Amino acid sequence: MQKETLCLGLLSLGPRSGYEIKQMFEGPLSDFYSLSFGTIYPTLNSLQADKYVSCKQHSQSKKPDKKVYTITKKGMDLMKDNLLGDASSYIRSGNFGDQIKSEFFLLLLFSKYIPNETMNTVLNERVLYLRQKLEQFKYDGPVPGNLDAIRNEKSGSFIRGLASALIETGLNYMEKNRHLLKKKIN
Amino acid sequence: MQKETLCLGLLSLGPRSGYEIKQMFEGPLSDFYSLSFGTIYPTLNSLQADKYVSCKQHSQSKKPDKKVYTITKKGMDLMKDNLLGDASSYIRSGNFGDQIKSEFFLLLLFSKYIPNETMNTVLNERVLYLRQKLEQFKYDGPVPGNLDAIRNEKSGSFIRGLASALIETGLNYMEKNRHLLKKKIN
DNA sequence: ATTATATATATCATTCTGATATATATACGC
DNA sequence: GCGTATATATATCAGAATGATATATATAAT
Repeated sequence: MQKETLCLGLLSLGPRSGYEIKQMFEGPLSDFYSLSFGTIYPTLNSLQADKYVSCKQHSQSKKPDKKVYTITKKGMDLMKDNLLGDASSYIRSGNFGDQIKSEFFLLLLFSKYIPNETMNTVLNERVLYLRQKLEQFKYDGPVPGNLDAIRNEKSGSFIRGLASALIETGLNYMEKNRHLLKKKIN
Repeated sequence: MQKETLCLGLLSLGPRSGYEIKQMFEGPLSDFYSLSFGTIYPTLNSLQADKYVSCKQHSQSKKPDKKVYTITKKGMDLMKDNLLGDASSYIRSGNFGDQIKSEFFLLLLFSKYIPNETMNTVLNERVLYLRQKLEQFKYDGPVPGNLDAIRNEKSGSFIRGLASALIETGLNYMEKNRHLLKKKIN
């Protein structure tokens, strides 16, 4: 999916600044996709130049102006076209190649070169990390404004349920099978 | 984890060419990490220049020479040092931020802009794709030489079990909850 | 008083990917 | 037999994306 489609999609949930879009990528969305400032700001500028979004500058005393972008009709049309094209291309190719770079799995793969004690602590930390993630996905209380938009999407509950189920499975598996990684001491 | 550590780690499982390392990244390893030719070949050259690996050229009539790299003692030491450093840094920071870019989840998030029929086909394709992945992870028969090394790692069975469990959970969740994504027709 | 964190945009060197170039062998359909 | 596709094998590079840094200020914490 192009960065343009993604930014338009997030703006379709409500007007936002580049900074706020970055905040969305740092919330729960970070577990599925992320873009950096260096991609977000130029993308918004080019979308604005092509009239896919409009921009209103909110001057804030002594801080840089906050540029709030709103998706236009033209932008909504492009977004929907692109989403349909992306969906069709996945259907055609059958290739859902999600791009994953997990250093944790690499540590597991090479765990025989890492002392038992160190690996044990790594696994403990990973369990804590996943428990925290799980809490975040299950948490149902109020969230900051930027994250609320994703939360309120109908698809959001499907996605959060899926993420929770996956994390729970991972935690259970790790607790039950972590002894398999232990090396005998020579 | 640095690309050098990763390449050394793979070479620690047995001597290999750059092409064969790429093949490993296209097998089951692709679900956890991947590197492109543009990264692998320069990395191998620099590792060789610094004597972390040695290289034997196998001339093949009319094909480019196959350059088979073997990790040296110096390379093994560097790899172990780096792995320990990586593990320690994860322990210190508690940050296991796996980098994920999943276009499938983006399609889910924006599914309200995609026709029910299209989305239905996307989900069907995803189910087929995951069933295939599951089969690959559960398959216990013979595999090509390059992939055998990872397969035979003791940590391999832990990782394959975890991957299988996660995919099964995903499949079950999708079958049971996909109706939640359906939009009412106006 | 100082340090750290948050808001807010912008830019850029470095890194990485995805595509292409080069060269050949083999398998497949027609 | 002939074109096409795929596999082996390395190398390079344009274009894309990241991660860091610059700029400027307010606020909270130590």
